[in-house]
Amino acid sequence: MSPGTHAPDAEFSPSEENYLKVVYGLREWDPQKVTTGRLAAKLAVSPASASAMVAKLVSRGFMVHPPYGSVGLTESGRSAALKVIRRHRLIETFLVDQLDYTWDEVHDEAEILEHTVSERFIDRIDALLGHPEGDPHGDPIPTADGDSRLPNATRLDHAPAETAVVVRISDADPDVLRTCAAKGIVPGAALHTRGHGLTDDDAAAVWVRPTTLLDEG
Amino acid sequence: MSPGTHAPDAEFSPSEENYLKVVYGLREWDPQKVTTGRLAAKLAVSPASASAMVAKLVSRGFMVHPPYGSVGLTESGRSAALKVIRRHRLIETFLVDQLDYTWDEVHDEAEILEHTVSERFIDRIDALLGHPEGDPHGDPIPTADGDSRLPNATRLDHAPAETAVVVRISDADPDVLRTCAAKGIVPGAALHTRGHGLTDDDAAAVWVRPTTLLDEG
DNA sequence: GGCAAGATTTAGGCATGGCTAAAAAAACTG
DNA sequence: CAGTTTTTTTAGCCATGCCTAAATCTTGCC
Repeated sequence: MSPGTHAPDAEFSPSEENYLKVVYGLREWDPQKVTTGRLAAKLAVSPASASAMVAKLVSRGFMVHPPYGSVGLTESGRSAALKVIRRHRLIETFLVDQLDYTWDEVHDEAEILEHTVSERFIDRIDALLGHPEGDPHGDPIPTADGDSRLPNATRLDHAPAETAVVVRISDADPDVLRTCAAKGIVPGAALHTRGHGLTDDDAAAVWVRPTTLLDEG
Repeated sequence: MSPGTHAPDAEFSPSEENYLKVVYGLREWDPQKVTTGRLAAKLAVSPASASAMVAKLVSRGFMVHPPYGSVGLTESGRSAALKVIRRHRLIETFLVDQLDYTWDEVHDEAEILEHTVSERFIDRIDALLGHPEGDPHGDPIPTADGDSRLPNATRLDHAPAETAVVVRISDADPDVLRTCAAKGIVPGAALHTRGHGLTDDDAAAVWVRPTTLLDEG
């Protein structure tokens, strides 16, 4: 972005924040090795660009990257990523709760605002919403002090049979969001791991976690 | 800014929007010629940078710049500037009304968000606030279709004696904002043009408009 | 009219964050 | 273990938006 467009108290450029967020996300959602190539694909940049940015964040102490190994986050990198994710999820919750966005509309807006709002803004939103624990997609909102509140999510098509689970859907693809919604599969819904009526493709985009982890709080 | 940080539906970069906004603002607040040098001072950039950006916006049909004359806006430039100002003032109003910002805290945040929120966001905020006509600084909020709702503001120290006026204070300087607030001079307050108890310096930063123009609506 | 002051442009750079194409290095695989 | 494939880096380049320093041009005043 143009310098001066992101939050005044920002420690990272929007680009840097996206790399941190995506590394965190890939390690959460996906057991495969996080290569710079996969980062590049996820961020829609060239491998060379991803490689350069990872090198920069490694040199500043936020990432680790063993030669030909998986890109990872240091403690400070993880904490920075969680801050971005917290902003993203609070903003999404705010858009749905206060501004009547539908939950498939929030992603693009949050993707931008997560880099441009101040700490104060986020704190006020958090208070206004009553310190919510989850966002409209069923994802937990990290706390201000860096607790991830992370559940053990698994893909619906990989979950053990006949388990009671709670739905969580990646917010990246509005089409999947709508297909699922049409079948009553919405974030937070209870579900059994068989007989949900989704195609294999769609089921692969739906993630679930055991009901016991977050849903009695 | 980094590309990709501003609103997805944006026609202008944040920088470009700031130039448009400042040209509009200088022509509104200040009778002097708008030179690239004064633009540069206002935007805290070098004259060379301002000159280059003005040339770019002239070439794209949003500004006019007669040689050694005053920089001005074309119809489309004016309309673009009003959109930015509308976003700025709605965001400020939102921050004060909904997020409990004090009116001297809103400027920096609005200065960034005005370039990063979508049309949808602004429309929803506008509705949430009940389509307000003025912002917390006493400035009118342009309508979505480009009506400026502009009052005839004058500097307090230049206003005719003993006139009933309504206060309007530039949001650029928090110190002035606080000095004035301490004396009961806040945006929208009624005031007479004598006996207000401000120093000449502070009075020069306070602008007023006749009570009849906007305040019975 | 001449000249200083102000306004503007030119020239040459810098940083960020992208790009392509090609080289190099490591890791699988038969 | 040798070859193929994948991963990563290098080299050279582009655009934006900013910088300084040095012209150059116009205006306005005496």
